[in-house]
Amino acid sequence: MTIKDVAEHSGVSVSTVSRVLNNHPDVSEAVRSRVLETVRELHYVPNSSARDLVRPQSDAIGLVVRGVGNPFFSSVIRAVEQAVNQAGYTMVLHQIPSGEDEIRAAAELARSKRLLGLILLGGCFDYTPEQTAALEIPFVCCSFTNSFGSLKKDAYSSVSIDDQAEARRAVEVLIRQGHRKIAVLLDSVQDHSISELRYRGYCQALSENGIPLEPDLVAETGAFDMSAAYEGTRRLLARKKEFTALFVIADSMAIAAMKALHDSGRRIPEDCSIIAIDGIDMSSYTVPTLTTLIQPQEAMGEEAVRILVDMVEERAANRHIRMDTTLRIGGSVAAPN
Amino acid sequence: MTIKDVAEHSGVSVSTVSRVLNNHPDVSEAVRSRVLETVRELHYVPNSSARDLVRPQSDAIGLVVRGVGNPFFSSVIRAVEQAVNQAGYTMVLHQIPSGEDEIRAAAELARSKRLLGLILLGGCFDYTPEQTAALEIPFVCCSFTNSFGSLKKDAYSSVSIDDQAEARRAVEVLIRQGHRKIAVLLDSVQDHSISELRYRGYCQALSENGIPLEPDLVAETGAFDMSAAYEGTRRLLARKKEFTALFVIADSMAIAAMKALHDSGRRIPEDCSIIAIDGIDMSSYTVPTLTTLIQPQEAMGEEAVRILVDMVEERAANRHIRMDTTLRIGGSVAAPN
DNA sequence: TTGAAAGCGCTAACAT
DNA sequence: ATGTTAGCGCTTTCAA
Repeated sequence: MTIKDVAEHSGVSVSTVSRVLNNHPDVSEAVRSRVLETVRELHYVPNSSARDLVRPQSDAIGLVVRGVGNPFFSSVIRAVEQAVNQAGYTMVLHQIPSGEDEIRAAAELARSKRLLGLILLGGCFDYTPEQTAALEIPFVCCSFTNSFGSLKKDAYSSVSIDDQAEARRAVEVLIRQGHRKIAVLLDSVQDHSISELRYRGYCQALSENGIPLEPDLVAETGAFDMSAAYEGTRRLLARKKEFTALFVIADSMAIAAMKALHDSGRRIPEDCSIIAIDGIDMSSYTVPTLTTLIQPQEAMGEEAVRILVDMVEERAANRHIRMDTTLRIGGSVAAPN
Repeated sequence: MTIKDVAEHSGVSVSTVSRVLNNHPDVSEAVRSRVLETVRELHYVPNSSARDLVRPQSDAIGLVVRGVGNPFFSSVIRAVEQAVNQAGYTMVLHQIPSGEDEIRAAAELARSKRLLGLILLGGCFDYTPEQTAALEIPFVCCSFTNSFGSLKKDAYSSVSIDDQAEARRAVEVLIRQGHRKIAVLLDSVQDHSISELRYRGYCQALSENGIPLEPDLVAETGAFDMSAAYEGTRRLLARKKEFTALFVIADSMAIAAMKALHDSGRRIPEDCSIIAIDGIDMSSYTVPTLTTLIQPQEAMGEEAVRILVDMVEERAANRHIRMDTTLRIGGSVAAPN
């Protein structure tokens, strides 16, 4: 079932069918409706590969997302889609299968769909110029930046929070409440990623406040999912090392940690305060409400699009934006007993 | 940057480059490495549109998902991806932009990528043969079935729970605990979708147990997101109509409802029991743990793949599978005071 | 207003 | 072992 079949069935040439399908003006009404009728009859659907192949340019912007079920991304994706449409472009969403090279996938997508630009959501923090060379279009890293890589600053754009500074701020909220025995729950202290950056902020806050870093209060989960966070918290508790507050590097992990604390008989915040970073939807609905530093997810998506469109339309050069988080005071933090 | 450029730069023909790129055996080592070197140098990335266009068949199975941020889908997607790989195929994930026709999108994808089969996740409940005619490959509806449509049973496959029966079962759990004043929180009583089916189950349970349906206890949110559920619950409470238990049609909505109940001073389960359907990850981490009927998300994904592969390999005809849920007793249900 | 034909980038016969 | 070439399905000049 190709455009040729449609052409034959309606007794016109393929170019005429193509014109109808693409709403070109100079086709007679009679022919137009005849073709459309045939299309319906034959259930013809154009092959977008063929289309993409031949079209010199598209109006599409790619959004490449790593990590299917990450609740933090949901709102960013929504915002990006809306902003892209608003700007008069089309968004192509591409999910990276677990364990695939996102730059590679992005480059393929870019070439296939003839993308104008790319937004990367949840990529690695350590790209090299070598890797990104395949990307011949402007791209912006959203919600992360290339902290561990060797990319030159003018080679890309980014919109992110300052993970280390925000983590430090979160821990300082606890310290200001009077906490000195503060545990941390994270993926890994050296994952070359968000976890490592936020861990640095934790360390910095402690040291700036004269609190010694206590290895027994550092709980590594080895993963970002909730069950790992739950188990990690259990193990932390099993160490019997006293702490009055817990800083968790992500909301979703914090929710699991709250449950683990509850299940082991600790009340939040009376026995243990808890603070996190992200501001996912779900964190408003915990009991008590999670105290967290909210990343401006909508604004980040919009800003990423703005930067990219500026580059695409050559209205401005690349930029790196640091967004601020907003502290939402929930019920999960109080002064220590 | 095309295969032709690579060919010229390495002094061979395009077919040789193609052979190298596709790991064909009969290429000399010398040529192979020379080509690979050039590929690296030029940062060549193949154009997958051109590839898809020319390949007579692929080994790909499509997973078309409607609704980016639905936490229920996350685990299904993971399971499908794994099962597809296990079966020796490749999964192509495609997210439907909000408000687009999924059948149309699926058909385009199928033709472009030459898919062998399709899995639809979270589609409509009312397809017509007319619509699905464009799909010329086998497809299976996962987590829903065509309850309101006019598709013939032998035209497709499905894997889903019996939404009405399971909803009835959930409400019966409450009734058996002694509840008679049972409210329901849902999207809409007639959305021709999951909400309507589960509402029917609620009505059935009431009527079978001689409990009159009380319109004041039916709370429609008009949406599936948590903030709508929260507000819906507030409005329900504002009616001042007494109830001792609440059935919510989805876990995510139930979590928001729990918060709304808590915020208005009701204890769960002492003042109000709550039960839902789905079994998303997050529902294990609420306090108290949500009592819910867990859909076997992994098994559903696996089964969908099994059915599809059977059809693709012509080992079996289409099938419709009804899965059972598992009641997880959390702390959110108790006898009424 | 319509048709013929070139060509997008690639793979796979078919030659050599 | 390598090169030549014919398409895959579509859009778009260019002619008529």
